Amino acid sequence: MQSGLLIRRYKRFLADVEVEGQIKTMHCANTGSMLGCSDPGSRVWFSTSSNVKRKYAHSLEIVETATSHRAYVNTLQINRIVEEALVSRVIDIGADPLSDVTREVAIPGETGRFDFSVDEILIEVKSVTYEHGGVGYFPDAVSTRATRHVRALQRCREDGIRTILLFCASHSGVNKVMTADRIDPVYAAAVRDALEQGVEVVAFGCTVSPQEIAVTRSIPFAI
DNA sequence: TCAGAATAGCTGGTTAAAGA
DNA sequence: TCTTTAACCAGCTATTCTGA
Repeated sequence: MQSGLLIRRYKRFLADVEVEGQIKTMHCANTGSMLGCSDPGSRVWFSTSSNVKRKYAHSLEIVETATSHRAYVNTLQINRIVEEALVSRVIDIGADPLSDVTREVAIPGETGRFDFSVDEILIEVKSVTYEHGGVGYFPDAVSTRATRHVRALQRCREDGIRTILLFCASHSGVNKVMTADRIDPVYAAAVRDALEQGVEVVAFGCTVSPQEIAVTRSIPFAI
């Protein structure tokens, strides 16, 4: 990875980064608001793709926050990191260790997809990058889609399917995860309802550096 | 069977249209 | 006139489909 200084993030998918005196426009694979992770002047790290079909060869990967922590903001890669952790059992959900991990499984009876199915357990992964006081909050903006996912997990649970909402705190300063009630009270209420109906909610923390991004530990989740 | 093309999904800001 | 709702858009990846 190379590093630079974030000039601005705009149009949701794009970011301008100053690298050795030049401004490079790169893809930012994070459709969230990136609250606290998109401050102009922040030190960032980016990767370079060999895919010649891409309009922008570089992808924004890591942002150094105002609290000197690092947040991994490439949400497209988060699921890959989680998959590695599931396979290596760093994330141990009690599933059959020999079972296959299936990505992007259709939500039974409706449109949309869950991130993983492992041993008939449905898992939806949410990336947590907004940190305050050591607590990671999700979501960082009102998200009707995230709420829909939680409700879908709850419906599947009511149908007898084991379901897990998995928060992956891709921010080195996060030691605990909570729902952001003040940002999206509807989502927070949906998570509380889902918990009461038996949806499991777990959280995991990551090591974030330009050399390695990996799920390393279980951390508490609190309502 | 393989390669290439097409499509779905991700998310929230913006804009246009519809309804109160 | 104001509020709400729906459609569209952005770039990329994974999956599915089609044709050779």
